[in-house]
Amino acid sequence: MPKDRKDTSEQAILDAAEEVFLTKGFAGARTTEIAKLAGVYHGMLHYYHGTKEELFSKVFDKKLQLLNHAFSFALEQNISFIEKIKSAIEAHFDFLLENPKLPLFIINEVMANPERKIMFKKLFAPKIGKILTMLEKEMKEEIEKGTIRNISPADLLLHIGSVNATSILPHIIMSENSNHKWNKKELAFWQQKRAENVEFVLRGISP
Amino acid sequence: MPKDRKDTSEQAILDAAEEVFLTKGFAGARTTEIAKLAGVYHGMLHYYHGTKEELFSKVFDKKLQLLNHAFSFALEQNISFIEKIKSAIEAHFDFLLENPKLPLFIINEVMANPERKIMFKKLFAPKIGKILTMLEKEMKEEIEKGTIRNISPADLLLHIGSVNATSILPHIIMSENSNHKWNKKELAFWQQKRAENVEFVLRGISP
DNA sequence: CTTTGCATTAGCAATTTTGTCAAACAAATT
DNA sequence: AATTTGTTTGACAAAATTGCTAATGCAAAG
Repeated sequence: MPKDRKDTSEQAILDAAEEVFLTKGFAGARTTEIAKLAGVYHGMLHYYHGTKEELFSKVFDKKLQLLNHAFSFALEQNISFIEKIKSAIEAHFDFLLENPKLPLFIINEVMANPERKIMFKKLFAPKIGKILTMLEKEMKEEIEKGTIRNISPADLLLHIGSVNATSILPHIIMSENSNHKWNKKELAFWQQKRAENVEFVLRGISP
Repeated sequence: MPKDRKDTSEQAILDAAEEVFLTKGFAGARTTEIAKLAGVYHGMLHYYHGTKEELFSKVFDKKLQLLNHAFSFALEQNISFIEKIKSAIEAHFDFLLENPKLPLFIINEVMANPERKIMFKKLFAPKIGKILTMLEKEMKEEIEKGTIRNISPADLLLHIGSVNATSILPHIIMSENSNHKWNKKELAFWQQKRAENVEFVLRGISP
């Protein structure tokens, strides 16, 4: 069995599909472009991965899993609430920096396709529910103690997500080359942004 | 000249195009769907508006103008800085509630098309530049006075935009019917959200 | 060294989507 | 009423995109 040949083609197509789908979305992606990027004849694409829809699903499911795991916050350490929030913000920020295209990709594709919307709900509704009830309890105590102001867990979570996601957005939108690794100077810039976001959110929930 | 016939068809197509392009984007939109929604034979679409690309441009340009005008903040009233920020947040929030699909639409289409990216930059870079230098001066004073903490105008603006845009996002993503007017209960909900956002941002920049 | 099984090639078929056009039509003007 | 002007119809052409397949190649197993 010529195993390595298959591996390289099948995987190359998957990698190319990920690249193209994440930047252009399902509707904007062309299977020919994916094949070309993978360096294979476009027949191979269907041979290994069936229809465009099926290929897309493989990419989408993978990204949904990634997002799902990323949601397993480091909120279970034995540190103060404020410290927990801080580390959650930082972890989330770092995740976004590693996966800058993910949020828009998921949002767009979920909005575009009712089935995926259902899928998305099923996967995240319970997860978010759990996090919220967990936070609910803990935040009630903190509010009584006076360490934070009166704010709902949902609002807090949304604020964190929004501030982090949007601070990276301008650079995704405006950058020419889609996949480049940050150099030292840029990393320092992002460190600063991250610190600012922590600062902003913590003050935002201060009593 | 049979003016009313033309007016209704030409405009109906434009309206339908707006609806479809804003929900599905350029790549996901179908000219046949637009024509159908407008209630005309699809030949009419090309007769009045040329190619799909040209029709799209009409919609896109209109929305860009809308966004541009919305950027003319109410930051020139003779009130305290904090009050200005508050009213800016509220105005921005209200604008988003009126045009919930606009941000994602612009972001996606600007990212997808290099020419539109250039167009976008040209239109907004100077505008934002002006706002920033204006804020720069004013905020410096406020920071010295001790009414707000040390934060850059760019960060503040981004925070406002992010918190507002993202608080509406979940409802856009999850809603089934795309264009519905808010009922009384929902309006109260949004009022609350808006107040929370004001609270969050103002505390976030507090000294 | 032949067979077997999968991978690859290259072209073609099917479908979808966009764009065009000539003919029919309707209203206003002369 | 005839002409003019612009609109609508309905079909069709062209292009783009996806999906299929028969022939070919290649490497491992028997």
